[in-house]
Amino acid sequence: MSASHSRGRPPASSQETLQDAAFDLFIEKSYADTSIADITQRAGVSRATFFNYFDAKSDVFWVELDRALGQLRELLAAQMAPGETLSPRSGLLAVVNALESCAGQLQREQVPFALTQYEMIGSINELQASALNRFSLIARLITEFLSESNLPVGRARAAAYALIAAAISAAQEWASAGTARDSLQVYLRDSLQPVLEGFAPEGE
Amino acid sequence: MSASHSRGRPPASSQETLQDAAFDLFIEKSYADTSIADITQRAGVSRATFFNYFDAKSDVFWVELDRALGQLRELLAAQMAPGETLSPRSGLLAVVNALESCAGQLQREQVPFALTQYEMIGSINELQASALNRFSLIARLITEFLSESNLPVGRARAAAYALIAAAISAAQEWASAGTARDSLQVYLRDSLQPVLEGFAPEGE
DNA sequence: TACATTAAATAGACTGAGTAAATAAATTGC
DNA sequence: GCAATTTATTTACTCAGTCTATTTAATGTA
Repeated sequence: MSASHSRGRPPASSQETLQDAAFDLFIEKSYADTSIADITQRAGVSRATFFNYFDAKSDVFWVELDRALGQLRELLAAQMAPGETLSPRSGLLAVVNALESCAGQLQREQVPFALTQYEMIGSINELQASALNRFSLIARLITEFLSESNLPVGRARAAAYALIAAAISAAQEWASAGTARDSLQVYLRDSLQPVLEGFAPEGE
Repeated sequence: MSASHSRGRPPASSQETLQDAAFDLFIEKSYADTSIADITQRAGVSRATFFNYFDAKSDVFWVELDRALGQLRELLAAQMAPGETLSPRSGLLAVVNALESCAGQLQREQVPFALTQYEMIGSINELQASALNRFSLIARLITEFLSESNLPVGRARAAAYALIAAAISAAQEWASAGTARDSLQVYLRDSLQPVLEGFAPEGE
């Protein structure tokens, strides 16, 4: 991930640099009043460079989530590699574990900007859309996995949405709990457990 | 709804006219290759007129859904008008009934373009975002209603997402069932019932 | 018939996101 | 020094969406 440019011109920027510049400006002005040109100017590169690091303006919000999503994908793929099929309950369990494990990545870092600023995200259409797009990706991923764990696809989809909804509300509670907060994993566990039991009760 | 222009210049277009022109073009070319200017030219009006009828290009997909959403809002508002509070189960029941009632509107008309073309919507980011935005509106509406029916807000949100997910998959099945299909309400009932029982079992 | 009012259409200019292609700059390996 | 490679820059472009000012087509009234 980091030893990839032994050869060409060294990068003059990075996702993190641009993200920092963007967040500063979003707070100084607002998301809507900050253009991509503003961001790259603050970061000391040209406008076009922005698109070397992000596909869209709204993507600066989702660096951490996208990383977690990639990890989730890997975790789930690893679980179903060998061709053996899981029972519905163990499939659900695997998803819950994978979600909690991804959340573990966040526990030591600071709370992502997206979480502390979720009012901003809730109110700006374009941002909300970019968030929802991600959740829909996650939903598709989980639905597919559960459906290969022998849940009917409709039930798999419902369970996926329910899990995501539970995870979102857990993350919101976590973020608003302030400095004295437990780790996100604790919130997640409390929040995912009922969904697990709802969709695949223990004695099944 | 129709006796509103006894006074000024009569409308030269309508949501339906523009929608028809747009859908024709989306099929001839594609969504991405069809500009708003193309649509209005086909409809015989100027580009600016488009924005008298829609806020965004993607909104042409959601005329029926937006109508249903408005109706759902009214139904739910009517249910909780009198200040009396509902039990969780009766709140869930009210939502299920409201959803089924809104679906009843669609049963005689043709299947909305959005449903027959859901592959197009799944694959184009902007469209998916506009769809998800609507579902998130619906989710907020239902969450609020359930939460006033004495469900804890986290549980209310999860239930709302689960209901919507169930409704979406029912609508997809309905659309793909072809000409010999039952009414959407039948699909919906089968699909919503388990969610209802999952989140508020009969003997509670 | 003239005139005020009103609703809608039109024209045109503008901002800013995102795309694309061609070129320049900075590095490594040979 | 030269080729290859990676990234940045420049420039031009399309199109969505906003805004404002103007015009058109109707109605009601005197």
